Amino acid sequence: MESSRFKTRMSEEGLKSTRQRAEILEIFLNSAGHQNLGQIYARVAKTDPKIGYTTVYRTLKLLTRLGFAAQRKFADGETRYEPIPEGAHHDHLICLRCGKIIEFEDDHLESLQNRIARRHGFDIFHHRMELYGYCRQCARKKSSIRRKG
Amino acid sequence: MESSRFKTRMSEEGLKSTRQRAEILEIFLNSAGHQNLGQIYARVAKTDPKIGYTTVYRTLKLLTRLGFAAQRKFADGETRYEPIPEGAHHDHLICLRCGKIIEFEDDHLESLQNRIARRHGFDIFHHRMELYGYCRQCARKKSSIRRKG
DNA sequence: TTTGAAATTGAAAATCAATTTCATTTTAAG
DNA sequence: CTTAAAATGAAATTGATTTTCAATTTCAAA
Ligand SMILES: [Mn+2]
Ligand SMILES: [Mn+2]
Ligand SMILES: [Zn+2]
Ligand SMILES: [Zn+2]
Repeated sequence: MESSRFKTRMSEEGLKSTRQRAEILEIFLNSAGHQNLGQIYARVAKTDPKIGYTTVYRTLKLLTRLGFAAQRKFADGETRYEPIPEGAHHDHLICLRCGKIIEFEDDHLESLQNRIARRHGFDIFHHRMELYGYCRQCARKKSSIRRKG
Repeated sequence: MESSRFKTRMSEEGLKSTRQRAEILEIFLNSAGHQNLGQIYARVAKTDPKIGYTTVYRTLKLLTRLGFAAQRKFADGETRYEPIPEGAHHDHLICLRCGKIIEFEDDHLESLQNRIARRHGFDIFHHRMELYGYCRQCARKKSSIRRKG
């Protein structure tokens, strides 16, 4: 379970396990990804209204540092968080009309990135790759609007 | 010249040409890319201390809207601007140690992005692709440090 | 268990870049 | 020219993020 891995990592770092951290992790892992702090806090507050916004903020920051969460800042400027399964990685397709966020992994893309980096003498640690456009549904609506008007 | 293209675009949009806008564009185009507002303002103020920070802010926003500039927000969170030659596009390699920013273009990457998008039914308008790691010089330093200690 | 140093919490305050306000000045069409 | 609309610049506001600090909780050691 993630919660025990979290406890282990915390004690490794000399951090303490608290009811608040456990609840926040629990709620975070059982929610959809790509939520902003306000949305995460709202869920937490619904379960335990005593937990402060600041604690949610600090816990998400901690989860990010320990690799349980990823902070994302897409082009709309909002800061979102999503749970990250151990060692996993993915990139994003983002719909500019309805806001839908699709995740993808592509080995060719990863190796092409490494090739590009090597060509420039870079040693790559991580990357960010986001594709912005219209999702299938929105592209369909858009073109039907064009046909009519 | 870019400045006449700028005037044309401004009048097309019902905007007025001003000394301030002309000076800011001139300075912006003749500086290195990837500068933040403070840096751009500092240069502008050196030439004409009467021009306000707000005007530089608004002009960069305008240049971005009209396609003369691109606003970039890399992972360090700073907002930077760079001049964009008409219709051009490039992506970035960013050194996590010295901050160096290298630009690259790669047709395979562009077409692979389109293939990935199509696979998910997306119609892509633009994208963001940043590779983070150590540049040649910094990677070299890092490994020599490792050898010694 | 008890103890107590260190860590955590949460409300409030501070920070700080981005944006807006508004009185004044400038532009450019007629 | 005249004049309405746009632009300017200093100051104020906004809003998300981060820090502060007094009170509370955790947990290792006694
Ligand atoms: Mn994701
Ligand atoms: Mn660039
Ligand atoms: Zn959509
Ligand atoms: Zn470097």
